[in-house]
Amino acid sequence: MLSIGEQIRKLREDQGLPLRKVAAELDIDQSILSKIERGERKASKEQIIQIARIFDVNERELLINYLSDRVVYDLKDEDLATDALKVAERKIRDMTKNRNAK
Amino acid sequence: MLSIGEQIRKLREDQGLPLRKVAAELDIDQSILSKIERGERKASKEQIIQIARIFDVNERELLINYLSDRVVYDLKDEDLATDALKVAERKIRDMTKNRNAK
DNA sequence: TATTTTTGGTCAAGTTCAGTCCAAATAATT
DNA sequence: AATTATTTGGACTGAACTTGACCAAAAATA
Repeated sequence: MLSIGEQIRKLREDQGLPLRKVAAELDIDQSILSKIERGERKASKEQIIQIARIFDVNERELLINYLSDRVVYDLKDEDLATDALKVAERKIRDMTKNRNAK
Repeated sequence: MLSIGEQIRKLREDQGLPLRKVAAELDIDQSILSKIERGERKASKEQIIQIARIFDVNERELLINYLSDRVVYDLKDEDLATDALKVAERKIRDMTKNRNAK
């Protein structure tokens, strides 16, 4: 299971493209993309969507990897992470269930 | 299932304490505590721990509610939230498993 | 009505974050 | 080996967000 940064790097290298080219398409500096790939910076949701387009991969899957990475980042130092995630799942389930009723 | 803010408010009202008193113990302004209880501001982890102490409730449970609320807040507008949470769980599981090996 | 409690808004200081720019380091090519 | 292309690291900037104090208005209570 690759992190979102690793996945982006793999996509780019599989196409043999330099940072420069992809960064240009994203309209950001190449050093930023380098940092995103190495997990030193976070991408924006819009950038993830663009990346899915550029490499013609499933946007949904890329977004799931992206969002889950953010959650993991937020909880990575908490020993209660697993419990918190389970409760969060339940809360989200309840939320979407009552989305209209609310 | 109460949000962390609702839970704090319930604890405080069950003791019949005004915001003023509890806020003083937390060393913050009463209006801040009011906002925390209504979900308009976020508490810090340290404040949650103090609150557990003040009301003599299980710190672990309060923290889980607190952390899960934060996760929910981050994902509340995403339709992929549920999928992202499942993947996040797997990532966390893998992380803690390989905590030494990494 | 007077007092206490709660809420809402504004402001300032501190922090975080995305990004640029450029130089150094590394890798690839000739 | 020398040159060229690519990648990385760091300093800096400006914008956005966060945390809190403070105070006045509103609501609840006595």
